[in-house]
Amino acid sequence: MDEAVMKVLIVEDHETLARNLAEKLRGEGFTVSTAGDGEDGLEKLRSEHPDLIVLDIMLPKLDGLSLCRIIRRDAATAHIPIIMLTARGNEVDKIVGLESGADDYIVKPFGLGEFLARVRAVMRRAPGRPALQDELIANDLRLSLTGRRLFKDAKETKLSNKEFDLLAELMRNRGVVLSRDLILTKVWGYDYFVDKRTVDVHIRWLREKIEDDPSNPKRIVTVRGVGYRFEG
Amino acid sequence: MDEAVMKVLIVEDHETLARNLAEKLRGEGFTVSTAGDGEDGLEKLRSEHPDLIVLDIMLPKLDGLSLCRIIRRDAATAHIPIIMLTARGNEVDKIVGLESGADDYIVKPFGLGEFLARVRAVMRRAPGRPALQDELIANDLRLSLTGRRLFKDAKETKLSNKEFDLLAELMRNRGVVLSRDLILTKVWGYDYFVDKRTVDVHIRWLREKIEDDPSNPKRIVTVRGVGYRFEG
DNA sequence: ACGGCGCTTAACGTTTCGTTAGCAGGGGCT
DNA sequence: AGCCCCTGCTAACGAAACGTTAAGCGCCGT
Repeated sequence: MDEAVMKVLIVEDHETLARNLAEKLRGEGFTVSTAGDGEDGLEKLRSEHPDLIVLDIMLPKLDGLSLCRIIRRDAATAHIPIIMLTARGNEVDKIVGLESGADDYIVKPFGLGEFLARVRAVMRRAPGRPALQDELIANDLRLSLTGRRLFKDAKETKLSNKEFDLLAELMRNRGVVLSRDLILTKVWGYDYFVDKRTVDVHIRWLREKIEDDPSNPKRIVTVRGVGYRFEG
Repeated sequence: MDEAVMKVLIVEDHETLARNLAEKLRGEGFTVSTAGDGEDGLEKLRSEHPDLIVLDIMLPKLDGLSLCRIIRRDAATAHIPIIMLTARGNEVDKIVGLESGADDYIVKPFGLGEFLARVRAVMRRAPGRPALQDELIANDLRLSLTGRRLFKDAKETKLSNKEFDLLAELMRNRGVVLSRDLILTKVWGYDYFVDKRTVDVHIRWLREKIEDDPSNPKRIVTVRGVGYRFEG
C-alpha cells in the first residue's frame, strides 16, 4: 500500500512548544511545518496544503479563532481538520461554543502523548481522508500504535511502556541506525536526563521479547560506537 | 426534493454560533430564522412552519430535548426533521436514547462544512427515519444506546449514568487506548474539574459488572501510564 | 425530612516499571 | 599484542502508577 505522508501545520508563537510538538509528530512519521503568527500561518496554509492544522488561540497579528474561521470559509481549506490549543477558562468556551469550527481542542498544559492521541483521534474520524497509519509491520511483528500492542506471529507479546515506545521508534526507522542520543531524545523526551546505558537495558529487554535468539540478535542490530538499527 | 425555498429554524442561545450557522445556510440559499431560547423557539416554530429545525441541547427556559419531544408530540410538527447540537459525547446518548426523535446530531465543535453536509443529508432522507447506530455489541455484551441499558448474556445489568457513558465511550473505541484526559473530556465534558483518579474508580465499578473476574480484567484492560482499552 | 443512590475524593496497599551501578567480555585502534 | 572504550548483562533499589476500600456529600425521590 502507498504510504500517504500526513502533513501537519502548527501555528504557535511559543517557539519551544512549537518545536516540541513538531518533533514529536516528525518522530511519528508526519511531515511538519510551523508558523509563528496568524498571518504566517495563513500563508503557509495556502502554500503547503496541510492535512491537519494545529492552532493556538492566542497568536500575534491574527488570532487563532479568526484564522480558524477563515479556513472554514474557504472552500479549498474548509475540510481540513483543526485542533486548537488553549489555556483553561473562557477560551475553551469560545471553541466549544464554536464560532470556530475546530474538530478538537487541548487544554494547556498537556503532555506530548496526550497531544499525539488527539491527533490520531481526529485523523481517525476525519471523513474522506486516508486512514492514519496505525500499524508498523515487519515480518512476523505487528505493532498497533493506537492499541499499543505488539503481535508476534499473531500472538500478543506484552510490552512495557518504554519498550513499546522504543520499538516503535526503531521500527519507524527501519534500516537506519539510531544513536543513543537520538533515541533518548525521541523516546525519553527532549529534556531527558538519564544515563545512556539505560537504552542498552531496554534494548536487551526488547531483544528478549522479539528475537528468536536474544544473544544473537537479527532484528535489533548493534552498530558499535554508533547505536542500534532495526532490520526489516 | 422540490425547488421551493427551504426554511430553517435555528434554536441556539450562543449568538455567534447561531449567526455563523445562519450565514452559512443563507449562503446556500436557505431561508433562516433564529431563536435564542426554547420558548422563543417554540413560538417561532408555530408561526413560521420551518422545513428543518436545528436545536441546541442546552437552552435557557426550555431545553432542547424537551422541545424536541414537544415537536414530535404535535401532529402539525411531528414530521419536521431535527438536527441536534451537543457539546459532549454523553449528551449524544441522551439524543439517541429517550426517543428524543432527533434525525441527526452533531457534536461540538464541528466545522461549518460538516454542518452543511448533515443538513443536506437530513433533508434528503426526510421524512424517513434515520438509521442512527443504536447498539454497541462485543461478545456477550450488548449496549443499547436507545434504552441506556446493558445486556450481558441477554440478561440486563444495571449501570449508573457515568458507568454507562464511560462504557459507551470505551466500546465506541474498541481496541484503542483512551487516555484519562480523553475520557474525561468526552464523558465528563470539556469543562471537567475532577481528579483523574475518578476514572479509575468508575473503571473498577464497570469491571465489577462486566468482567467475569474483576481482579483479572479481560475486557477493560489497563495500559500502564497511558489509559484503558476495551477489547472486543 | 429522610433515606438511598451515585459521584467524588482521599488514603493505603500493591505491583510494576525504570533506572542505576558494577562487572564481565570483546572488538578495534595504536 | 595490549589497552581501552564500548557494549551486554544482572540485580537491586526507588518511584510512580494502579487497585481497592471507605467515607463524605449532594441530589433526587418518596
